[in-house]
Amino acid sequence: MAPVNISIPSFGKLGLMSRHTVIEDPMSLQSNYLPSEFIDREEEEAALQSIFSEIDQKGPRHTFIYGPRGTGKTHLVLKQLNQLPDSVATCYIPCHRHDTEYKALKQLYETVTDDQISSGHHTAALKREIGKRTTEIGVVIVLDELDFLMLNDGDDLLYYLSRTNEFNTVLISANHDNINDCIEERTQSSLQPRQITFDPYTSEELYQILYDRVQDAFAPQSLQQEALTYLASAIENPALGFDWLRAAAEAADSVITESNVKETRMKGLRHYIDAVLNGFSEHHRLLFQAIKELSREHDSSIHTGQIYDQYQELCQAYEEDPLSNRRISDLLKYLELLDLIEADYHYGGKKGKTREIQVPKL
DNA sequence: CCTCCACTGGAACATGGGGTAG
DNA sequence: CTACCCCATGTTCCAGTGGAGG
Repeated sequence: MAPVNISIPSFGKLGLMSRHTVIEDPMSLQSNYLPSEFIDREEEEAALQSIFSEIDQKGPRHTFIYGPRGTGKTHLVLKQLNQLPDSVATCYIPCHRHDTEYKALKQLYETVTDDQISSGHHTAALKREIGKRTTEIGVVIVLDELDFLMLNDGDDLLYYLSRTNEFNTVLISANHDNINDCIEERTQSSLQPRQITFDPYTSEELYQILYDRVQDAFAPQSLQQEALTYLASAIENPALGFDWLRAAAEAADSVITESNVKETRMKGLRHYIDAVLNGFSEHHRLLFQAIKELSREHDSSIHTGQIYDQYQELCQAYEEDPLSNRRISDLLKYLELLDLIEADYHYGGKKGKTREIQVPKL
């Protein structure tokens, strides 16, 4: 990628060596940190604002947001949720952790009733209880990472939510640019969402995003401009950039240099992947490790069978009982939705029916 | 044209967590 | 306590896939 030329203030010359560490305020480098200003998202923000301003007026609103991972979808929606009046109840559901109708309904139930429940209830009973509490109150339900829900019984939930009048929904996906690809016709006809698309950031925008966070997080003059320029051109997802910056800061003496950044790529990546896989099972992690090891050994792409063999070896090493290959096939789908791997599906050919899998550069 | 590769992905089932009702 | 229901996670079984090589 060509070097980036941006006319924003640089960090100037290296500051005097100081004794304190580079990181002053680590909070603003957390990926869940909500900045007050967003870079180049004016249109999307205005579109969301206009939809949210109509809530409670003329029936329910449904919105579908598509954009690759790391384009600010979740952050912008959360910001808008915070600005809604208190009369509107909100429920944010990250579907990669709540990937069935029951789990999502449980979250919704706990939000509207302020009551914890365990498993074992009928979904119909939950819906009845939820319905009782939400008459005439507007509720905004955000289903983030919708694709994980759609792997299971998400359609039933969407159908239910679109059929009653109390629910406004915001559906967020990083993998389907058209929601009709993954919902049934009955749901299509009652949902009819408005769509907002988030485009990937350019390197210039990524630079600006990182720059803003660095201002809050790091001591003054503790980062060379070339280091940040390099970083911004090497990533697509700001979240990876934050983890990478943290790794670089830990490796630096008092000023982060370009070589600090280059040397800490693997460490930053590891932090990022750990965060993405946090909350998933040990088997998800072992499976991903198996794929990483194979992709290091083989230049060409790798296939499901090889991966399963490698996974079984890892299980033996860690004294875990391996899951069946049928199950692993499903877990692979999860890793794919998380954009940790890329898969090409082959339904025939010399190699038979399989998936060709690669680890993207990230 | 036929066969075969090496899985995919749907469906039924098992087990273990929990629930309510009588 | 018993009977019977639900959901989560995972296994077992198996039909189906479509291009390359014979």
